[in-house]
Amino acid sequence: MSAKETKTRILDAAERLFGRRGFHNTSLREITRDAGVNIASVNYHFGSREALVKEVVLRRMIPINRDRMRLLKSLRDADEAGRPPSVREILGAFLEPSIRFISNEPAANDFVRIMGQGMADPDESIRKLFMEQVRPVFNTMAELLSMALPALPRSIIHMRLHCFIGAFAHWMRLMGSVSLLSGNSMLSDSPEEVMKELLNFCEAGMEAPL
Amino acid sequence: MSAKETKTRILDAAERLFGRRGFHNTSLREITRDAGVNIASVNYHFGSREALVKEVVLRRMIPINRDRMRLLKSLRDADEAGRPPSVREILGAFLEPSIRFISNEPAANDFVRIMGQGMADPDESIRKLFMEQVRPVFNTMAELLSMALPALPRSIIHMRLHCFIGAFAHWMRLMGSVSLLSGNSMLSDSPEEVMKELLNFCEAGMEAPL
DNA sequence: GACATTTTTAAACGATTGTTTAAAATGTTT
DNA sequence: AAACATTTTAAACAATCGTTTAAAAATGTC
Repeated sequence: MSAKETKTRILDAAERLFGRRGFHNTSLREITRDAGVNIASVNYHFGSREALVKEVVLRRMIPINRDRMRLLKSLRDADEAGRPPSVREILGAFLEPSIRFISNEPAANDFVRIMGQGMADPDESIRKLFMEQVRPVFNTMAELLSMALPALPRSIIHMRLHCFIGAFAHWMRLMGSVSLLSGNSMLSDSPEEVMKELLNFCEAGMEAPL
Repeated sequence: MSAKETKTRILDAAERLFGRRGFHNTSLREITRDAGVNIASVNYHFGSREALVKEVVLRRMIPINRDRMRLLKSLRDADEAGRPPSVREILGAFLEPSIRFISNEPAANDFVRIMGQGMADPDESIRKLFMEQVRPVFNTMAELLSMALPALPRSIIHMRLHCFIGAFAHWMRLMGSVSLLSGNSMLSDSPEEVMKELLNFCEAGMEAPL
């Protein structure tokens, strides 16, 4: 078995278990058993458990956030060319790469839950890992939203962006798992439908009067 | 030291540590050291660690949810008397008891973070603990919102309520801690201001066109 | 003040955690 | 084919976990 294949199998098993049981409830022994590799492989290939967590997260987050930044930058370019971005376009630039990931990647459900948990994790090192990835996206969105909604002070924009992030993270947690609140499965709705509804809600919320 | 005082000291220390380090990153040894009691006291007074977790949560959640239900029932009574509730009143009935708790209770910050984490916890037993408490509130809110927004199908109401819950939980997590995204402390805003802004956002989101 | 009950205490329990070790196996290069 | 480098393996490491025990201390009751 090649070194790359071993690493991938560990990453896949870790992603699956982290998504279902959480970061703190998953041991290296479970991961390596699931991956069919020796337990020492983790420290050999990744250095430590913490480094494995980091790589599980970054493997998905980096491409997703790169796509988000690309979309946001194209909105900024369009603005400089005289077409100011709409609130819906700005929020959509955040959502769309996640939805595309969910539709394309077979193991998306597991990482989607990881995404939903990451920013809510009580462990600061984990929260930081996610926040540092999202920060540039967050700031660019705030900047564009300020242009789309010049009447709103920056502090309000920030607060409302947090509402958006919170709603998004909550949906990420719900997707693929049965909702305990309503009893209905949320899986019945396609990612695109969920995104549309999330956009309807948050677009109106963003544009709410003061 | 009386039995009741020992239990309270354990509960207080557990609440403080659970809120700051999370449920899974806090050991009974940390809790009992912080509380100044022997480690065996936990199993003596509570039976198990899990039972302690449950009591930490329920001690606060039960009175808060009772207040929520009271407010919601009074809205329903007003409706039957011919004064249909507004979206803002319904959402406010959920938020107000939390805000009142934050303003009155000195150790509120810790439990507020617990509240924000609870429904996002990867451990199903913990998530269930929170969900079972919130479920009747959630259902009553959905029912009232259906009356306030007769044009919206029930499924959309559910989805938008989840947006609201997500935004709320995210704010609970943020309050009292420095935001890693914007760098600004969110503590500068009073709970009342935060609630007003959360209401502005979610009221508009709830009433958004289809 | 003596007895009975409740509570606290220190110590040990077995289980599990992430990590390390040194040898065996595999792969690569000369 | 021999020498070297990489990877895998089983076993052991020390540390920590929640829980239990049995005796000591504290408290309450008659």
